[in-house]
Amino acid sequence: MELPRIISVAVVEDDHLAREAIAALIEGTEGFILGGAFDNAEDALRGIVDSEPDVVLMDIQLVGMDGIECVRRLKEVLPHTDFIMLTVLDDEESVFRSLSAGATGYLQKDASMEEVLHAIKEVHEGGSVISPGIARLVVGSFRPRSEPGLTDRENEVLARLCDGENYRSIAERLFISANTVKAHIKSIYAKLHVNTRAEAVKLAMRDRLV
Amino acid sequence: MELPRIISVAVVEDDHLAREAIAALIEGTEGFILGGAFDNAEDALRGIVDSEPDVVLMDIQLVGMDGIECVRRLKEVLPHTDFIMLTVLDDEESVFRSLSAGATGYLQKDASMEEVLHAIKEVHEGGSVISPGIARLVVGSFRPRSEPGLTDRENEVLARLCDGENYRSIAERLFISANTVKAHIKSIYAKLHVNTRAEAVKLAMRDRLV
DNA sequence: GATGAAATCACCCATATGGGTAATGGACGG
DNA sequence: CCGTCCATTACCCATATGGGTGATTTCATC
Repeated sequence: MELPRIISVAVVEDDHLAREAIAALIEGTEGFILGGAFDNAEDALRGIVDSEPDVVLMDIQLVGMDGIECVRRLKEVLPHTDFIMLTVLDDEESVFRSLSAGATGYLQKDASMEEVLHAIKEVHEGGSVISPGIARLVVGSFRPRSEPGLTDRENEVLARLCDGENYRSIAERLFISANTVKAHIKSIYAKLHVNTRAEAVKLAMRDRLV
Repeated sequence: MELPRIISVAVVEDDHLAREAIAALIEGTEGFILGGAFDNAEDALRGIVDSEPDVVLMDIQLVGMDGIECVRRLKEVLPHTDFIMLTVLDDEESVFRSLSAGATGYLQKDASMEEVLHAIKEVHEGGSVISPGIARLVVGSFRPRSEPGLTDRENEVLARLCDGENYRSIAERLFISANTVKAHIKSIYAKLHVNTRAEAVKLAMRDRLV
């Protein structure tokens, strides 16, 4: 069951000392092999496509192309390679852009060597590892935003609106007249401070009202 | 800096053995105190509101109200209490509903005692801990779905559509005629297989096309 | 040099939408 | 008992929208 396969790991990090430290860690640990070390995204793009490592540790702040864009491009050609961001950045922007780009792990730079190695293993086994502080941002994005105080009926109508149904269709489904549907929609618009369906749907999706 | 404050932990778990094991773990570990143990959501609702523990370990599968709904209700009255789901369920539905309900941690039942204690600490310090397999689902939800092959121009128009702009407004912003905007929108609808703005916006938001 | 995709624009037409205004009955709380 | 909120319905009207059809230009690729 447990095949202790050797994991090939590449590292992209512009700081010389940090890069060497990680490289040494990888090389000095059984079960891991260094699949490349780069100090900029451009070189990494070329080198990593060739070496096809299992896992890539990627810094975000690089001179030239940043690590996130680098992940985005590499993930396109190497969909089976896993990327772990290893960075000091902990703002929502960096985190969400990284995950959208295809990162499956996100570690803060203060992670211990053990944590880094553990993360590599987990990610390679199909898991995902995110530093607790970062994970809080991620789970927070799942919480519904402030309730706009829609009534039950209005929520029903809003849900139908998001499915692209028109007055008549909604009316039939809820067994009320199209005029009533219209009245509810007007009320919804007022509460959401919008005046078109598109905006209402956007808000509903963004704030997970449906 | 480091005040080793005692963390009060409650546990909601219908399995007798599991509940007692966790309770014993909490009581037997320095720095933790048991703030209640319940075998169903209804009792937990009453008991936890009174005892106001720092962290709650919550099972999902309970007889009667499930753990997710229990978290949703408790989080309303105890917004500062942290909830960690501790469950065998690993489907997307359970995970996303839990996070929406207000859980900040999600551990699979096979987590070790050390992992549970560590998760409690991290969550209590403002972090979030998610089992790697579960986290993969979560980060996966940030990846854009299959590209519908929209052209650059079409993506620009789609973005404006999501902001609730009409033909004229989009036309002015992109320095083209309203008729052209209309043509682009028709093309977008065809590619997304929709025929209203609401549906287009819904898809764009869901699949993170914008 | 042909072919095709993209972007641009125009016109017609039926229907949908958003905004304004007004009214009625039920439920609930003070 | 009164006020308020909610759900319900109706009507008018200007504009927006979606669907159909057709055309031109540019540009890259074969």
